[in-house]
Amino acid sequence: MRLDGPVAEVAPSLLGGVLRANGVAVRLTEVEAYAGDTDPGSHAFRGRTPRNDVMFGPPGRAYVYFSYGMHWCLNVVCGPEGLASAVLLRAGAVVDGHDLARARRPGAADRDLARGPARLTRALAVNGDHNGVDLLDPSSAVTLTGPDLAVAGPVRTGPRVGVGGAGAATPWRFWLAGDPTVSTYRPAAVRRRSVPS
DNA sequence: CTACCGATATTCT
DNA sequence: GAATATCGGTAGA
Repeated sequence: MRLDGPVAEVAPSLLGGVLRANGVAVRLTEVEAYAGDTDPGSHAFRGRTPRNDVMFGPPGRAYVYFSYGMHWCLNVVCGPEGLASAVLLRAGAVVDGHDLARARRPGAADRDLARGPARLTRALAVNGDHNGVDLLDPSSAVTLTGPDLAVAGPVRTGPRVGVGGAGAATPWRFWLAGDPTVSTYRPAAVRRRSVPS
């Protein structure tokens, strides 16, 4: 597996790969690419902060961040080191540890267990403690292994979820065509203003 | 199935 | 104060 190339090429190459953590494994079906230097949608675009620090480190590390005050999202840092690019792991199909995953996601249908970035981290029990771990080290708590077979299936691309502005024009969301575990598209939401006083 | 909305950390203005 | 790489519950078609 190669993570040091252009992020737009690395991202689709991860589809079909297997992510394993805490007794559950998923086959990746949906990812998004974020380039740190040129991409307004990237957390790293405006520079280094305590939150995005690991994005500036070596490739193969996990970048885990807390979103909307409630959810964890997991990224794979891509190289070369210093570019601060990453691939957001958006969805997958559970291939091992179904009972554990179901216990962590009460009431969810099997295909919904890891259908969405925050659902995926919940099914795998990934949180901020895993920020910065080396996904390529088999002894890590979270590991990522490349697709075993050459091709997992046809790949489709489209706009990224929740990214507005100039970044919306870049079709850097990649998923396996027809896979039922790909998350439903939610356009960048118009949200109601904060509580009126 | 779609549409709306609340919860709320981190960062930017 | 406002925006954001979201989700689950609820309401309605």
